[in-house]
Amino acid sequence: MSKETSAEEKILTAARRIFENKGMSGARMQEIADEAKINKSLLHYYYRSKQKLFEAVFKSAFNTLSPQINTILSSDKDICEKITDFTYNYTSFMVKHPYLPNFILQELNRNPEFVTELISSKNIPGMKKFKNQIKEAVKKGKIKDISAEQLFINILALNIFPFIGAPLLKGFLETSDKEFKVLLENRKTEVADFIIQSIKL
Amino acid sequence: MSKETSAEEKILTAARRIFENKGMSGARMQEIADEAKINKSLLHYYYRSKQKLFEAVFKSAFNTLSPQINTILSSDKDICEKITDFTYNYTSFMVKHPYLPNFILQELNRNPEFVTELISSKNIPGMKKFKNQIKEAVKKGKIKDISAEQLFINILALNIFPFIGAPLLKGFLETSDKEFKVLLENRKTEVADFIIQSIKL
DNA sequence: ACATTTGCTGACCATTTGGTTAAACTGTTT
DNA sequence: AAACAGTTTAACCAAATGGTCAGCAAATGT
Repeated sequence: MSKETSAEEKILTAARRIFENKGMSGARMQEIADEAKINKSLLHYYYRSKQKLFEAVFKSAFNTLSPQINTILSSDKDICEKITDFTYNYTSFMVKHPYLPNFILQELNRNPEFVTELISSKNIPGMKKFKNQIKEAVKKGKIKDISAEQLFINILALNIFPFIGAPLLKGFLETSDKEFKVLLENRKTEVADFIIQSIKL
Repeated sequence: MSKETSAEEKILTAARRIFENKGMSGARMQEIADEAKINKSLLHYYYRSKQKLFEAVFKSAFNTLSPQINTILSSDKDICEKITDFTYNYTSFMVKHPYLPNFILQELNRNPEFVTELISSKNIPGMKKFKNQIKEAVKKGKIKDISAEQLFINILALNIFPFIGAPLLKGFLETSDKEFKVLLENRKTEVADFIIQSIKL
């Protein structure tokens, strides 16, 4: 915002804002330029094309989301503590960036090959460790028998969906934005309880 | 597909297909015309504009999804049976229409006022009945104390998210399309178990 | 058989949009 | 102060895109 921020940075910030709520095809280069308060040509000066600019934004967004998900797979914490922590941290973070999950999943659905590209380039930990952790916990009788995959899906679903489905949920629940925020606030702890309740013996 | 299907119908089918995986702004009228194998002008003959055509597709899609969600709110079944049925029916249906949830939520996020419009026009049952059902069940000691809103969010999250998040999940889980389909198949019953496990005393 | 409505198409148009280019401006080096 | 490199802008451009329109074709009515 200040005069000090470089043009390149201003562009990225503006592009983030526009792409995140209009998507790749809905965004206009002119609109991004206006948002950044610079000339449209400057966009092409720093990023050669719309596609390139978009990729910069997308990768940056994905690299914000994916480390959080990775903590589930790679942290050494106890499974229950892991769930509690993730739920709290993820929801806290997403309340501040509510468009992020929608943006990422949207473009991922439109362009599924992105995933393989991004996941193979970044060091995604893989399921092995998490699978072992669940298998161990089941064997030791700490939790009920559940597949690591399904548990993983459930954890993500319960945490991510409220942000993607917000407009739908607000409609069906007949809640105002404020009331919905309260619901989200409560989920920071309730979701973990819900999951743990379901897997503990 | 056959010669018998009217042009109007062919257009709607083609538009559905294109809009569902490119979104409003990503779809091209020419592309829809090609898909329907008719002249582009005919699109404007039956539907005056891209916007109108899109709205026809969107409403049709929303009217496919919303009755399913309504069953949670309005059916008279026992809460557990309701969850079991919904989980099975919804997932079965979505496996055949995997783009639907993503399409609807995408456009709803871009255009949140759609919800109020659609929900007020259609007879959405409202939360009252469901809230009472939960309150009753809690009082009778059938289930643990949980807010109807949170339970509702959780049910939708666990059922809808796997379809919206499919590319992301496939990436992290390192599963092929086939393996992922198996996971979805298992969810038809496992999700209900998961939820019920979590709310029962 | 003729007229009239209805369905359908090719050619065309105005605007939008991503992208280019040459020139101007700014700060730094010589 | 002149030369130079990096940054920014206005003016343009070609292609794409949503939309129109006059007319053809095929039913439908009389």
